[in-house]
Amino acid sequence: MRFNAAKARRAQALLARRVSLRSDPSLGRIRLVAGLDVAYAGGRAFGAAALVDLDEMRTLERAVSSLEERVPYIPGFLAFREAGPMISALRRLRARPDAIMVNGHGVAHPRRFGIASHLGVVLNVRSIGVARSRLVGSEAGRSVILDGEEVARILINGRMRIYVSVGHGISLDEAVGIVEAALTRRDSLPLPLQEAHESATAAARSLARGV
DNA sequence: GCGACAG
DNA sequence: ATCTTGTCGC
Repeated sequence: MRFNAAKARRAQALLARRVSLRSDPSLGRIRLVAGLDVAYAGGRAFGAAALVDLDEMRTLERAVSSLEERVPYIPGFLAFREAGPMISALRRLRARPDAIMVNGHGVAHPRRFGIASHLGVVLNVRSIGVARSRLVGSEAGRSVILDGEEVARILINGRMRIYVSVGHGISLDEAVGIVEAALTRRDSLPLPLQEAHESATAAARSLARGV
C-alpha cells in the first residue's frame, strides 16, 4: 500500500496553507511558460515539459521523463500520481520558466490543492491549472463556484471548454490572461500544454512500439 | 446508500 | 489516462 489516502489528504490540507492567490509584482511579468503533462504506456509514466516563449509564441525546448507507473488515479489525488513525472521532465529543461502551466486543476479542488497548486508550492514557482473538465463546484456563467468563491474560470476555445484556476503565486485574472495569450489554434489547448501533450504521447507510443 | 469524480 | 476505425462535420 504505497498510497495512503488519509495521509495524502492531510499533506494536502497542510501544504494548501502556503498557496497564494495573488500575483507578486516584484517577480516580473510572465514570458517563459513550461507546460506539463503525462501519458502512459506499458506500465510506465512519461512526463513531458514544453517551454514556450509567449512573446514570440515559439517553443524553445522540450523534455521528457520515463518513470515506473506507481500510483493509481484517484480523483482528488492526481498529484501523487503525476507530480513525479512532471518534475522529472521539468528538471531536464535547461532554462527556468517564469511560470508553469499544468494539465489539471489548481485551487478548484476539494481541499484547494490540486496538482497545479501542489507543484507550485513544492517547487516554489508560479503555477496555473488548466483542465478540460470540472472536478468540484458548480458553474455559474463562465465561473466555477466552490463555497461561494470563484475558484476557476471557463474559457471556450472553439468547441473546447478550458477550466483555468490559480495554482500558486498568481491571481485568477492573470492566470486567465496567460492562458488566453497562449491559445493558438481553435479546439486546442494553450500552446505549452498542447506541446507537452504531444511530447508525452509520442514518448508513450514509442515505447509501446518498442523504439 | 447514491451520485460525482482533474488525468 | 488508455483501449480503437470509420465516420460526420466545418
